[in-house]
Amino acid sequence: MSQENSKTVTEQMRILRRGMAQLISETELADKLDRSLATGVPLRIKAGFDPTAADLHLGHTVLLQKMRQFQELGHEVIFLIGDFTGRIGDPTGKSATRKPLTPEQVASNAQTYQNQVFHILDRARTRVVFNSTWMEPLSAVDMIQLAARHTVARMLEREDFANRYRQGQPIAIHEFLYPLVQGYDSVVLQADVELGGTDQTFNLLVGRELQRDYGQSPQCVLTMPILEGLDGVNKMSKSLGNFIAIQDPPDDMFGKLMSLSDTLMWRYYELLSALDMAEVDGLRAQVEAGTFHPMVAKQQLAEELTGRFHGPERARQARERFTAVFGHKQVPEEIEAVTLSTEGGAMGLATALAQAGLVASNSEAFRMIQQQAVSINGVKVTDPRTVLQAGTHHLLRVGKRRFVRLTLT
RNA sequence: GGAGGGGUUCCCAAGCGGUCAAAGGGAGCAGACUGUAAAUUUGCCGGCUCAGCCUUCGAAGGUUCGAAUCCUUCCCCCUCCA
Repeated sequence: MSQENSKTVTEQMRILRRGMAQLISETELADKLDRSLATGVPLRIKAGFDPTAADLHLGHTVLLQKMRQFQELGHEVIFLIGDFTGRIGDPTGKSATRKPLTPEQVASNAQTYQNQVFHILDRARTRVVFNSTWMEPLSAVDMIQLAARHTVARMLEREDFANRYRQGQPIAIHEFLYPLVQGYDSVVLQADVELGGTDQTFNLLVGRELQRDYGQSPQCVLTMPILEGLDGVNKMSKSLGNFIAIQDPPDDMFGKLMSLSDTLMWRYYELLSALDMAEVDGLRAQVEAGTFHPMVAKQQLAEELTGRFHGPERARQARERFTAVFGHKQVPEEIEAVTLSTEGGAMGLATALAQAGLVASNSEAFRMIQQQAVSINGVKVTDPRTVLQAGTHHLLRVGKRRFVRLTLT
């Protein structure tokens, strides 16, 4: 192989199997790796991204991490931006037809994507492609010929199609084209392996069948589990609010990672950490034996992942600030400053809390005060009717983590 | 086209003329305990000028001293039949 550290097939398989949900099939992949090792030709690893959302969160990086592992083993990673498919709208996991994006949205999201993924992927070893490149030139006749290679019955094997069909929900014809186009991408790219989330299994398998139809050896399909969000139960998603965004500031990212449960921490280690699995297992054994504090293990994870997106220095600082604030009960260094103008020279505390954005409403402010959750300059407030005078400064705190420096004018 | 069952505060789900801002569970938030973990426990969980007031129970009308609860029309969802 072209890379310096040619690992054995067994060793490669060990690394690639880490954290995965399913591999179709083990023997095929071993054969491909074997051949690659013998010929020195790296495998082509394909992973497609639908540019429907611009902001990535850690859930998305599970796949990127796997791609990175392939890269480190010397294989060629193809980062496919589904700008053409994005205009179709993937029905996966949706109970209703998804709205197609405009070309402008797709282009802008694709750009934002690229800015984020190279925190993980090695830019020099990544080939970025857009499937519109080969899909746009296809004629209507070509498209029909592609469609002729699959049957409705096989399409309906897909779980969400089957469900929707059974429940009488509409399935637009173009939605059938999505898996076909995704599969055709594999044909064009001559992919050896395609990666995806478990929700992509069907689409990935269509690629195998199409490749066979076109006389290619079918790609291996490796699926990764869907990462649980901060709550430890639901999948990480923006709409559930249980996510850690790649673009979260270091302190936020570190703090959110520290709020993971101890159980979930090992999941994150497995799916996201760059540490070798043997090291992770060692760490875990120490924690379970009681010789290593789980909090420290979590801090290491938080620092590693924060560092991945913000650099080691800023991650280290985030860890220090975290320890200062929550370990030593200090007030954070950087607190948002808010200036509010009073009407008539004074403002009720509840109103001030609401307007400063510390609580959602005046009513909530009242509740918080009654529950001893509010402090001014470090002193707990007990009177809900406390009034603040204009021309004064206060350090307001609600709960453990919400701070604001308030100036009244 | 026919028959039946539903739409309640973020989600699930009670209520079926006054005691309903509306039971219970979940989620969430806060206090205690902690490691911003888990578990436990306590409280909150529509809004406001907050011991009082205002607006909510698919929508609009109506009956009544009084409606989430009764009537009318409309909209939407589900099941079965054609």
